[in-house]
Amino acid sequence: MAIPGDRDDVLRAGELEIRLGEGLVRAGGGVVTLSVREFQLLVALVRRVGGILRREELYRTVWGTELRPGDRSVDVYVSKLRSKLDAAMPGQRFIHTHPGFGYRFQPQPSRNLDNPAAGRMQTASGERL
Amino acid sequence: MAIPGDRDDVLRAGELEIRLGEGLVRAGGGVVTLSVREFQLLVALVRRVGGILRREELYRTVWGTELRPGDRSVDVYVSKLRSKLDAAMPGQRFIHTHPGFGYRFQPQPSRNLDNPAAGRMQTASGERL
DNA sequence: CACCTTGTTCACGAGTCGATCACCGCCTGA
DNA sequence: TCAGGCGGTGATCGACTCGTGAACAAGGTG
Repeated sequence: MAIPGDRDDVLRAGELEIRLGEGLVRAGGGVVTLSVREFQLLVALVRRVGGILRREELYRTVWGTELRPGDRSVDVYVSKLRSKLDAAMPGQRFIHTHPGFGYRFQPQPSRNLDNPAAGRMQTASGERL
Repeated sequence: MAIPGDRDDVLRAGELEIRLGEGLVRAGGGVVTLSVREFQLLVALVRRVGGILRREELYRTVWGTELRPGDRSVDVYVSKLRSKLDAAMPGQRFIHTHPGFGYRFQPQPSRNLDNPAAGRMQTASGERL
């Protein structure tokens, strides 16, 4: 039973809803406006929730060519994505860096964000799998 | 969800009321006078409230033929529509542009302008206030 | 025919995107 | 503690996308 409008191609991850056909991302009631590249990158990441993707792989998937040494495009777009996702859902962390390996997408169950006593939210150096 | 007395050929979105049979649009007490194309375009957009429609899709729906490369008709009519809607309801934003993807119709919920701490409201990244 | 409305196309300016560079901070190992 | 590798991100710039006023054509009306 197909819902009118063949847009069953919807990815969900945490409170994120990604409509592949439309290029639309909703997050907790709001709409996140992404550029084409940002959207493609997000999709590539979400399709492997929980898994680590190497930059070469991401680049090949999104850009369609081989990543050349020294090309920081992936990093830059990950940064942009993070920025927009954080604007939409402050405090939530979606994209995790694995130094030397790549990136991993994983929505976190909302943690205690407002805990002034434990003020050190520096880096997630404590965050290991 | 047809309320008795309501013909289901009436679309509503926010404070807009679109009577399909009559080609009539009411907004906030007044009547918005649209040309045929403008009306069809509005209907096409409203029928997918919250979703992004690509230009090709809009053109196919409204014009009935395939959009040719370089044809800016959709943009022009979106502009005209915006202009008339804004004249009818100043400040309200209905049609949102998603660069690289298309247009999205969504009436703004209400005007809680300055409430940055409101967590996850409509204030996602791209959504202007 | 003169006039008005509508739809189409053109053209220009403004704004956005994408690729790249540059600089900075963190981490690690010696 | 210092140096080097790695990653985050602001800045820049060319190319492209959009917004929109205006010109033009077609059709309707008196």
